[in-house]
Amino acid sequence: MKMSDVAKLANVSPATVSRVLCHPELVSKETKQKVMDVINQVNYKPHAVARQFRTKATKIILVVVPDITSAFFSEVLRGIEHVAVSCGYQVILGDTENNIEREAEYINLLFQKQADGMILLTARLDKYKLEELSEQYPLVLACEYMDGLNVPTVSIDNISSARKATEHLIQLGHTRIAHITGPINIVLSRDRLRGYKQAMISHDLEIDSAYIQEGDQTFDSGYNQMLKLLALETPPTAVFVFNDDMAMGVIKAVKDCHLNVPEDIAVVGFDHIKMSSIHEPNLTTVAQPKYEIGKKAMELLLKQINSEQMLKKKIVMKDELIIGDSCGSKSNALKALERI
Amino acid sequence: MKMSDVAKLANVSPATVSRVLCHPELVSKETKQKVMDVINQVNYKPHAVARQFRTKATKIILVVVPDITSAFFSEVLRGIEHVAVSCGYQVILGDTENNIEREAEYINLLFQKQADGMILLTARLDKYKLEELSEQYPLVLACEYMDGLNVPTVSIDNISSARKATEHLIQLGHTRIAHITGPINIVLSRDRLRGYKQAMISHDLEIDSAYIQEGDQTFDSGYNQMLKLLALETPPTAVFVFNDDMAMGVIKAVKDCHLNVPEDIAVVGFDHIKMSSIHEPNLTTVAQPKYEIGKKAMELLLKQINSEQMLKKKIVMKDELIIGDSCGSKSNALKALERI
DNA sequence: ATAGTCAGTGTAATCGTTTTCAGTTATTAG
DNA sequence: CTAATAACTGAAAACGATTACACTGACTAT
Repeated sequence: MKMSDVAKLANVSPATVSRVLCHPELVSKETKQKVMDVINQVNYKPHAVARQFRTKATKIILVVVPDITSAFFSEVLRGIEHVAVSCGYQVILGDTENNIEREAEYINLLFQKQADGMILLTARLDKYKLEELSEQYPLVLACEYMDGLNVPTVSIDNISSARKATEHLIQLGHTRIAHITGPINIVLSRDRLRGYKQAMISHDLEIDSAYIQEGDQTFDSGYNQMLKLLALETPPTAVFVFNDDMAMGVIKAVKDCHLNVPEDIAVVGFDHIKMSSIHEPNLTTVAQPKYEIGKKAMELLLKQINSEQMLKKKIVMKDELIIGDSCGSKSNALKALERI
Repeated sequence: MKMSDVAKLANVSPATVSRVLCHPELVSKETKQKVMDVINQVNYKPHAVARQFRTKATKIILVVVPDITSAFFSEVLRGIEHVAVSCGYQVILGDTENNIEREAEYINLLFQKQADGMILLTARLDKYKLEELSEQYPLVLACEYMDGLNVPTVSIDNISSARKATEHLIQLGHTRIAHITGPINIVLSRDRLRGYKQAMISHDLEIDSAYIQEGDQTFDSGYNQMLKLLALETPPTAVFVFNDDMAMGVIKAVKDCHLNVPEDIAVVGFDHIKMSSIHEPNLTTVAQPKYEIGKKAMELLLKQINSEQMLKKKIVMKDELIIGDSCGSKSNALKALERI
């Protein structure tokens, strides 16, 4: 059943049927009624691909995620999807499973005009390529970002967030503060490391390179790196961890060494995933407005697709340090420091 | 840059260019080389929508999920996506956010030929409609299912899994076993309830209706319903819970009442999400092969799309009872029972 | 009365591929 | 040498919608 069939049944031209569906204000009331009756009667649905072909707009956007099973990204994704659907867009999911090559594969969909735009929740690609891409197609980077990259981006200020998190530990009296980073090849990890260092330096605390360990975002890596830190001659009394998953691994390691959080070791995480407030002890963590980041990213993308003016190309969302039970009090800190 | 442009540059007809890309075996080696050179030189990418339009196949499938942020579904989704991409398909994500109307909206994409097939991870729709749909379009139901529905389905045997889980508690010596169900309007909840009842009856245990409470899949509902159970004059000593999220809520409630898991209350969850083995205590839970369910569902869908013969329309995957620390031992059970 | 405007409709071109059909040349068999 | 076959290529139609343009008739302003 196609448009011309409907047209015949309604005794009008295909153009009129099309107008009824796309520009109803151009059609007389009676004709509209006549056409709609036929449409309902035969249950006609316009052929999406034919329409896309003719109009050169797919009403599809592509979202590239490094890991769809992550509690963090799935929340961002939901924000994107929600806005997308409410604006008549569909979302193609591109899970790279943390694989750089698959990132490039998905970008092909843009070249092939399969999607009207793309949101990247991961950016391991070449900076120059990304900028070039952004000139050709609507593109938004969210969560991850790149230094000095001229591409619309929405994220939090990771450096300052990390600084705040570290300073929270410093204010509790800790001086031996370690940091377990994310994979150091992603900017996010480097920035959080930078924030950590800034906080340490500005409070005249020594940065012991043994106190900086690189993880890979997983619970297990948090666990393993924490065991390393605890094996040091002078172990830290506090750890700032790249994300909540790893932070939970850290706490597990502490417990397995017959130590306690927060009494012996204070832990700060990052992301504020749902689990962080269910976990015992509740994580002290930096909350990212995940859903809002997704929403904002989609809105930014829509502006580009509709070639509207953008006021700002870099949106910095507000974060918030959520105080849980994983850091304890000042006296905890002091006692812990005295022990060794 | 379109195919005809490439054709001109290579001094061949558009048909030949098309053949180079789609049926290279039909083209002479030299021509192929000549065309490929031009394609690479001008970086030509075929227009996906035009191709879809012409071939009547979008190479897109639609996955409808009730909640993308759920640890369970996102894992299934990954299984689907993995197979899909490796077979050249893209996945449109349809998050219904547990909203029945949105389920129907997504189905429209099939009518509009936006996708070649659909996998439903939720099935709240009318049974008759689903069967009708399944006759018209490639369709697979996964995880959720329906009694006597003639639609290809992949899932575990929820009744027997629930029975096994309950029997585990019975074998530990528990007799006062409660069950916190999922939303009772979904079959999954009803089936797990049925399995629970079967186990109780076949071991001559009384089913106290006060011991059956309905939750809504969330951590909080687990928490709240458990508080209710604990407030009973004769509270249960063991609870079988609809899913892991809720089970963690249950454990939180137990702790907040100054009781212990598993010493005072044994808890069994369902799904074996990642958190369940990180949680303290580790959850005893029924593991669903999430990734494999997704994989299998996609394979089943592909068979339909390619109109291959299917041996079985109902695939039942193997589950496994994972023993954690949330149920304790026989002596725990007996002591707990004696207390009241 | 005439020209101009406007609402409503139809005709036909168009989007970029794929594929059928027919045609050409080269090769082989008889 | 002829006919049949094979290997390759090109011309043109087709997929189903949207829209520019042209047209008609009704109405308005002069």
